[in-house]
Amino acid sequence: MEHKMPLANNHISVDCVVVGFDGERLRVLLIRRIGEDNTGEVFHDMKLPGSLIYMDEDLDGAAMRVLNELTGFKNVNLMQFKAFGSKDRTKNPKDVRWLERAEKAKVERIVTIAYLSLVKIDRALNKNLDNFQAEWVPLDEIKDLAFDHNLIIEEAMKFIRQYVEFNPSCLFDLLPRKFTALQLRVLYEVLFGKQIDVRNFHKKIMMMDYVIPMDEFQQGVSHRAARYYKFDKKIYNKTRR
Amino acid sequence: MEHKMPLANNHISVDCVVVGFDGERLRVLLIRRIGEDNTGEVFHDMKLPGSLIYMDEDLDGAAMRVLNELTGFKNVNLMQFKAFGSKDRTKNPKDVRWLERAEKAKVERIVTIAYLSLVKIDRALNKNLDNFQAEWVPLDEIKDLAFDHNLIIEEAMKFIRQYVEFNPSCLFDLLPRKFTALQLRVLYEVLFGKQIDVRNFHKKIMMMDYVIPMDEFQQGVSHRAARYYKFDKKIYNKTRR
DNA sequence: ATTACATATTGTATCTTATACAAAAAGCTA
DNA sequence: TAGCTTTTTGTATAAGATACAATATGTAAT
Repeated sequence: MEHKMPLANNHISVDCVVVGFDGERLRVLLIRRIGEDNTGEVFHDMKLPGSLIYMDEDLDGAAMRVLNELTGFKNVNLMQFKAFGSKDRTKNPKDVRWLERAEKAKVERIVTIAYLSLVKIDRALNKNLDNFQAEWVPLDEIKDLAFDHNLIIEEAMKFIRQYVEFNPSCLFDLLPRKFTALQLRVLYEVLFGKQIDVRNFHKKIMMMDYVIPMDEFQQGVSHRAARYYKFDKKIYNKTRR
Repeated sequence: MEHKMPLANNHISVDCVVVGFDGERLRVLLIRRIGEDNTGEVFHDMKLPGSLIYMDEDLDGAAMRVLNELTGFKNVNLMQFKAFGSKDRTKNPKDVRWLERAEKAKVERIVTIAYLSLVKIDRALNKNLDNFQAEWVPLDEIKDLAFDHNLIIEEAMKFIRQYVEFNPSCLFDLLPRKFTALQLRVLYEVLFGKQIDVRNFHKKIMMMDYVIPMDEFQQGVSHRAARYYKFDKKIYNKTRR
C-alpha cells in the first residue's frame, strides 16, 4: 500500500546534486535506475536523488528529506541553485514509463527545483547508499542520465565556481576534517580546471587565518610527510563579517 | 469566457522583479492590486508582475510573456534567480480570496519561480504600464506587498549584488544609452550602499575599455557640463572571454 | 651509514590593483 | 570679472597577484 501519493504534489519535485571530493576528482552521488523502454526492453541508467514534494513540506524541507534518507545526515548544507521547467523535460518515453511506475499515477509535466550539497565522502555518509543503489560517480565518468539531470549537474558546477568566490568556506565541506595543503590545492585545481603555483598557494593558505596548521603529519607515506591543516569556522565567520 | 484556465498549471507561477534606475534610486515595477479581505473590506496594495505558467511554455517563456505584456519589449534580459515554495506563501486570506477571483478556480499551494530583469526606465518601456496599473516604486518606499513578494525583492537584490561582480555589463542595462560618470558612480553607490571615491572611480572607468567616452556633453546645466559615455558590448565580450 | 628517491616546504623580486587624499578646470550667472 | 557649481585629474602608498627553483624531510635501497 502506498500512502504517500495523496500527499504528494505531482507537479513539483526537488533534485539534489550531492558533490564530494576523493582527493583527486569530484564525484556526484547518483542513484541506479532500472526501467523499461517503449519496446519492453530493460535498461539500466542513473539519476540524481530526488522526490516529488509533499503537501506539508517546503522546498528546502523536501530536499533535506531526500538527502537525509540517503545519507542519514541531518544538518547538511543545501543550496537551492536553479529551477528546471522545460516543458518536455519529462517527455522521454523511458522517463515517462519509469515515472508512471514509480509514482503509480499518470504524471504530466514536472518542474524541479535543484539543490546542491557539498559533503565529505565519508564512511558515515555511505551508510545507506547500498539500500538506495547509490554510487559516487566521478564527474568525468557520468554517462547519459535520466531526465535533464546531465544539464542540472552542469548548472550545479557553474554555480559552485561562482559560489566559492563569495563563500570559500564551502570548500572545506568537501575536505576531510584534517587535510593537507595538497588536497586543498588539488580541489581548487579540479574545480577551476587550471594549475596553481605551489609556492603562491602556500602563501595564500598562510594568509587565511581560518586555516589552522596542526601539529599532526601524514603517516605511512614513503617520503616527507605533509602537515595537516584544519578549518576553523568560528574564525572564518568573524573575519568575514 | 476565460479560455486560459484549462491551459494553465495552477501549481507553478513566475514572478518578475523588474528593476530600473532613475539616476538617484533603484525602482521596482509593481502592479496595483485591489481585493477584499475576510470581512468584505476593500483593500489596495501592490504585487510583482507574474502569472501562472501555461502548459505549453517553459519557465523562461512564461517570464518573457509577463514582461512582454507589460512593457512591450521582446528581448529583455531575464535571469531566473530563485524558487519560492514555502508551504504557506499563498495562505494569507487576502491573497487566497484574490487568487480565487483572479484565477476563477480554487488554487492551492503555488511554487513561484522568480526572475530578475534590469531595464532602462524609458518612455518606450512605459507604454503599457497604465493598462496594467503598473508603477515604478522606489526600492526604499515599497510597502507590504502581496504574498511573499517583499521577500522575493530582498532576494533579488542580494542576487544582483553578486551577479554584478561576475558580469558588470548588466549595470549598463540600467543606465541610458548615454550616461555620465556620475550616473554610473551613483548606481554603484546605491547598489552596494557605500560611497565611492570620485578620483579612484574615474580611474576605474578609464581602465574599462568597454566604457567609451563620447564627444558629447550635457546640455543646459548651469555648471561645467559632464561628458557622456557609452557602453560597447562587443568590446566587453571580447575582453571577457 | 650512506645514497637515492619522492614529495613537502619555503623566499624574493616584480607587476598589478586598491586606497587615500585636494587642487585645478570648465561652464554658467550676476 | 568674480563667484558659484560641478567635473575632471595625479601621486604616493599599501595590498595583493604572479613568476620562478632551491632546500628540507622522510622512506627505501645499497
